[in-house]
Amino acid sequence: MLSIGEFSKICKVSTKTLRYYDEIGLITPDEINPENGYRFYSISQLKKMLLINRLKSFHFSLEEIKATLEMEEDQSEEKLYSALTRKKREIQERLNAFEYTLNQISYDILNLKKGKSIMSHLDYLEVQLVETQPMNLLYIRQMMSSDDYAAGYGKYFSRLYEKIAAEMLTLLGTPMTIYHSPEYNPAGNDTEFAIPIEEIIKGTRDLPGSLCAKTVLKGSYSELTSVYAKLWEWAENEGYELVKSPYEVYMTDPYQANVPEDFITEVYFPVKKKQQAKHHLPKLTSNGRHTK
Amino acid sequence: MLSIGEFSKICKVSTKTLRYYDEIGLITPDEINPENGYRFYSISQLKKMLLINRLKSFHFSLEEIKATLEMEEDQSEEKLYSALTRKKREIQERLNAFEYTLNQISYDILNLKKGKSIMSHLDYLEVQLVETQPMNLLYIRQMMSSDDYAAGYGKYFSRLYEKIAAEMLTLLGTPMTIYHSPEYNPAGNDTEFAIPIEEIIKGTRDLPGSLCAKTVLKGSYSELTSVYAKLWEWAENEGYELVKSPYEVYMTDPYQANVPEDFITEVYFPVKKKQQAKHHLPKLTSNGRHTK
DNA sequence: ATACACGTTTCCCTAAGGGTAAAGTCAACT
DNA sequence: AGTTGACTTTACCCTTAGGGAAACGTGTAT
Repeated sequence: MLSIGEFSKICKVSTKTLRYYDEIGLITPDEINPENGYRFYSISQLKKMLLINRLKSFHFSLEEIKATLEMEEDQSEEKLYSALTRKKREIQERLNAFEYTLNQISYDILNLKKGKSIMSHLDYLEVQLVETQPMNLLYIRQMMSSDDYAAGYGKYFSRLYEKIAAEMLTLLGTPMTIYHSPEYNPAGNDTEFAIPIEEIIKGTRDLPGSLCAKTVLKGSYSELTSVYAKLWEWAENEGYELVKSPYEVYMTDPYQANVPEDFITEVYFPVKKKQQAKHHLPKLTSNGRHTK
Repeated sequence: MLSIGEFSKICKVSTKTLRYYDEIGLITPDEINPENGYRFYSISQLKKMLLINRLKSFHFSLEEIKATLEMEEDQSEEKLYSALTRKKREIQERLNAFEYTLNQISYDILNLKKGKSIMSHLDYLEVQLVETQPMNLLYIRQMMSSDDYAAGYGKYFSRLYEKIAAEMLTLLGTPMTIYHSPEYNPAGNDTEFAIPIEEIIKGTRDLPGSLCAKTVLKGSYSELTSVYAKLWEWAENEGYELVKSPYEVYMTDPYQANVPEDFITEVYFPVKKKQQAKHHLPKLTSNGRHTK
């Protein structure tokens, strides 16, 4: 039998880690001396520990490793095989995400070299005041976490398109997303995917026309938050107040223009004129809020 | 001014996060009502918050973001530029590491498909008992954390080679590493980089010959821990005891054979015959340890 | 006036251990 | 037999970037 120090040395794992693994039940010493609590590992546990190390180097979580190794002998091969294939896909995705990030960073570095400030695209956005026409929307309303927006867009819009095709409905515009959540919540936001059509049927609703602040964004969706900031700033300066839920209209189909630089998105924010005069100095009101 | 909820909605950041950022001083609200503690953010803080979001998407830690943004206006551009370039390199490295991991996983998956168990390479390792000759070593002894082994090998061996070249010493073998730490410690291990030479000068020492268990590893260094496990197992079975520090001899120069499959490494572990008979049943000794 | 949306603080939780302390054990050397 | 030094044990606090919930105070619309 091997003491914890010996075992640690052979496997290149700290004793601290071994005690932790014992605690979570990932690998428990073959024997524990009942008198002094000393841990003793058997030679045959070396192999298991080395496998754990290997899976750890593949970015498995300890939880996953435990689940993978806890099987009976006969199932363990298959289990391991499927776990490895799954993890491989996962790593591939993370790799892709890193590549995307690298592109973004390079883009920003390039802009900085040219002397443009990093958030300068914000300054180029223009806001107009428009009066929108009422529309009839075929919609799906859903709680969406920000992680699965990418997947969600595809899923829900194609579901809507399918229905339009199946029931021979009349398309009247490009797809749009309406954001109903009053506050941002990473766990999920109340989101409506919609497409304007002619027929008033079950599953459609009316989007009333209204006065809106509108901005057109050309480029990657990752800049969308900037647009909202810009709209808000504009409203504040011009003495408007934002009412109801904003929405985005996707003028270009992501499947059609597949380079993000060509995406065109219109952002609408329903507004109304504020009561207060607009340019007096900030001062505290009775409720302790500033007004400008 | 914007309430925390409004600010949260515009920037797509949860109120929880905003309070946390306030706490760590990353972005503190422009005003806090002294009566009720309500936070109010100014429109101009939107831009800062969006920049923070962007840097976060580049995998900057909040600490790094804070450091980058804390500068005065005039320095901030340069600071940002250098931070971005640094982070880009970092991401590139992580990307490379992922690619390497992908290769490893694919290799294991392939083996599993062929019906080989994932740790089967362990079974193919052969251990011999050899008597080594004493050597005279030019050495550097250093605490090394496992992270910088890769960099350290290059650094210390080239330092040794430089000395050999500068002082016209006589090479007598390939480079080797001796592990002195009795226990594995991720923070750093007592490691000796050495090259056998003829001349006995300052900076050399004697490595006495001894009885050693020896295994030859063909392949990537990542399998080295397996070799140690194997050696230990062998010693246990054959009734030997491991004494003193093990060492590795790199038969192939990593610069020479640049595909890891071709690396050849010899691992030596000084041993001596145990006193006890070797095959009696395990039983508790007075100190509570098992002996086999 | 009341309901309800919004705000506040405080405490506990995450994954995978690292660091340190206080105390108990073991083997070896006087 | 005592001491030293190496080894082991448990226990407690720390790390990132917040999420969740509780308990409570506040703002606003009906």
